[in-house]
Amino acid sequence: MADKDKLVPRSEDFNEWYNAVVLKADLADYGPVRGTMIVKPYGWTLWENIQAALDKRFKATGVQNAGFPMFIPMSFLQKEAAHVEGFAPELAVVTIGGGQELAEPIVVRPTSETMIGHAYANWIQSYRDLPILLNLWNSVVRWELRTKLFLRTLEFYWQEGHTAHATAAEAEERTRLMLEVYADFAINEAAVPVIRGVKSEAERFAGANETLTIEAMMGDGKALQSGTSHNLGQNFAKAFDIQYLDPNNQLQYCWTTSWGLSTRFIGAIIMTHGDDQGLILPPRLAPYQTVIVPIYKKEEEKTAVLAATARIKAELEDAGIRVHVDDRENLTPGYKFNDWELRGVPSRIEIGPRDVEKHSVALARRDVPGRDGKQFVSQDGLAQTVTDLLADIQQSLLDRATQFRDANTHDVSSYDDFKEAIQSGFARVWWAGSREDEQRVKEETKATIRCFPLDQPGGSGICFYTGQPADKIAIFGRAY
RNA sequence: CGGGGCGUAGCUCAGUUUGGUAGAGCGCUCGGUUUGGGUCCGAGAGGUCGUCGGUUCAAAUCCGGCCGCCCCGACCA
Repeated sequence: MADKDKLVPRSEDFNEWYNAVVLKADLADYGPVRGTMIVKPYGWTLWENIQAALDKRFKATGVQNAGFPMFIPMSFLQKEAAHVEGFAPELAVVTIGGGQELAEPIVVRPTSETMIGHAYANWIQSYRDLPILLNLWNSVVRWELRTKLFLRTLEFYWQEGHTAHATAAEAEERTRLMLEVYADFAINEAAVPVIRGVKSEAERFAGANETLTIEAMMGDGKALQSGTSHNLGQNFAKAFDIQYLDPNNQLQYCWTTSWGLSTRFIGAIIMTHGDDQGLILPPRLAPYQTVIVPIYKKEEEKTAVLAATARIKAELEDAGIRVHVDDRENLTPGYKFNDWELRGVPSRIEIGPRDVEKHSVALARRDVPGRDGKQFVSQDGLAQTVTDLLADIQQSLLDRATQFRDANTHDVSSYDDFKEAIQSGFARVWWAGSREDEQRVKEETKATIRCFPLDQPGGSGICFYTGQPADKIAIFGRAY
């Protein structure tokens, strides 16, 4: 193997490794406009599997999908003060349409709260119209200064849920429920362990009363906000006049929520599970759960091997396993092994003449790279063997990532220990600081409050930064 | 927008110092060979050297303007 064919090892240069993996694993490519991304079929299939897992969960809570325009009147953005302030710097604005200067500039949606607010104001008259539970699968545009494939691009794909409720309690319940949906998805589908928490004032969504987040730790110890759920209170209801008559014939403002998870999550999967060999995809989301590499020399071997391959492929597919046969003629098996390991396929089946003879296959697991992860198993009951293996890999990935996160999360009480902790991971601390204090910590250490975990230990302690009595724990980290 | 680096074949880059017919490896096409951890041999296709202008008999190479990309900061799902 020539060195130049190799991937930059993750352990050597995490940043370079990430860029190379995205491109070489065939997930995505750069678009022609700076900061834009082309999602290739392999990456899009992964996204489709993410969509399916989320969509099923959304609908189970009563949510329906809808489509909303990507063009928003500029005036809508300006109706909610905090919202416009938050998004103004990163808006893409259309000023010409059909060759004519437009009377009012049109904004390409950076998110749809305002458009939703406009529609809900029209749709809602009575408490009988509530709640409204909608979700949009779309893309949004934010003119970011510094971009990175999947993690931050000018345009990205996501879902944005928008609900309207009669009471504050209901909106709060929905905000928490959707956070729980995200956490369940992340942990059980993507094998990405996440911390559920509340964002600090500084990190809160522009226009929200409260932003909930799931935070994950990447393989380099940095944090990635992987999904968010906002309680918007009555801010947008008041800005857009979303009102209803309650049973007592009193006019009331609605309480709204919004929640989103984007293709950024693909970045989370890459950076949580990947290794020096490349990508490792969680079996439940992987486009291909197993790839079959047929091996043969002579023509009669080829016939027998391909016959066995076709039979095994059919058996696995019948068992609901997503199978791909790599029958490319011009490449050696060794090349294919490396190729599929780079692309993160969770398991691999090799079928050669010896296997045909012994009614066996070589079965490799991606989470244990190289020959070590390979075993010879019988073709009898292979679908079950593979199903069990995939479940085992799914669990192992979650266990490994959880252990890594916990091993790199440190309870600290002094600023010196804090600075040390955030070099390699998260610092868990008592916090009583102000927004300005958080800003100073950021300037001094590059670490920010990722969240105040919902799961608080209780009791009280001394703030590591201000020395004041504190009643809550915060997770600090350097973030993407 | 500040600091740094770079634009030469699909990709990674050499060639620029000292101006003189456009190069290598990988990839791609064709033929053969090989195939249980990145086969080997041969033949071939492929480039207005980012762009505009200047100097010169002659510019990838020297000079100037512009454009673009990457990395580091400020901003962010």
